[in-house]
Amino acid sequence: MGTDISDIVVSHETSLKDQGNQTFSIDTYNILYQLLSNVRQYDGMPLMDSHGNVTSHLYGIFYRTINLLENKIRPVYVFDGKPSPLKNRTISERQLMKEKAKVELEEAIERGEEDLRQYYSRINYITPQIVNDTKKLLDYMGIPYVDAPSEGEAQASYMTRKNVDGVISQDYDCLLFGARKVLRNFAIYGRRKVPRKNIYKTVYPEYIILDEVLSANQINQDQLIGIGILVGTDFNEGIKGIGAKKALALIKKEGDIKAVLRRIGKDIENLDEIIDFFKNPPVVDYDFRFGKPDTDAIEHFLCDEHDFSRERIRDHLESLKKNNQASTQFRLDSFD
DNA sequence: CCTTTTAA
DNA sequence: TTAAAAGGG
Repeated sequence: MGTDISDIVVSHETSLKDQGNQTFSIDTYNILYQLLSNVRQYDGMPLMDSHGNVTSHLYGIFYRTINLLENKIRPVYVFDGKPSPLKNRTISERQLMKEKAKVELEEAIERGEEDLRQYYSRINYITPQIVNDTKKLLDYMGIPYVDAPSEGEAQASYMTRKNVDGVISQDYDCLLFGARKVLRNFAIYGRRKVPRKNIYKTVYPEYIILDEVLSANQINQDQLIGIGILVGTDFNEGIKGIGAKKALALIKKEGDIKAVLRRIGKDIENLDEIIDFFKNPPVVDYDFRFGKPDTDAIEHFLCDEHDFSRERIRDHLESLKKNNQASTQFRLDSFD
């Protein structure tokens, strides 16, 4: 997923607290996939209410949002819109992976394997209902969100040029879309599963400043986009055998991606369109505002409709009320 | 993933 | 008091 340019990215360890008093746009689909694949029971099934609706995402969004607010971070959730046709290959590839995972799951069940989490976790669908539930919860919590015309990452990145301080996302693509600052690993509990294995390692929240990445590597934004494309993005496959470091060296030597491709005698389909998509993606201007949380509505939605524990939710509603106050205040301060 | 409970 | 395990919906 995304583009792997981690080897040339300069990142700084941080904490939620250190990033307080800022507003961040959130690549919501990125978070939703994370939640759907990780918030699971021991047998691998997601959390579900008594009607069989998946609730893992509601659980995650509720608690994570409150964590952010408690650390004085103001989140603005950004949802994906219509994917670009450039992404078709990636989308069908992911579909294929899920079909494969389904078959492997069936086989594991037949073998009588107990821990099915690694199989289930690869079969996640963000359904319209999941999106609508998430938006409903955010509305009740008084947290703003925006529907991107196309890529959520692009919209969230664009917002860092306007009225937010950074993007919360795991994907480096945000840097190609020009995000001034990217925040990764913004989970409170830095436990991350090593892919395919049942091992957890600790990861720490980190931030990346685009200008620093550019100056440290002595490149410009166009060259960074070129490096991303050489390595591979959601919109193209990338050149086999070229990782971030090799791409960086080539781009610096040849000047730009077209010269690099001429030199190595390779071609990238739709190159001009892809470059243009990173530089001028479809985005909208959006004035967000924080509202007062409707605690009754949250309680009804989570507890009555989706079987959350009333006691636990009530405990956290107090914190939400208190900490969203600060966000509401921020709006008054900055616009009046 | 995040919180709560339990074991150390 | 802290870390690991279990539970959550």
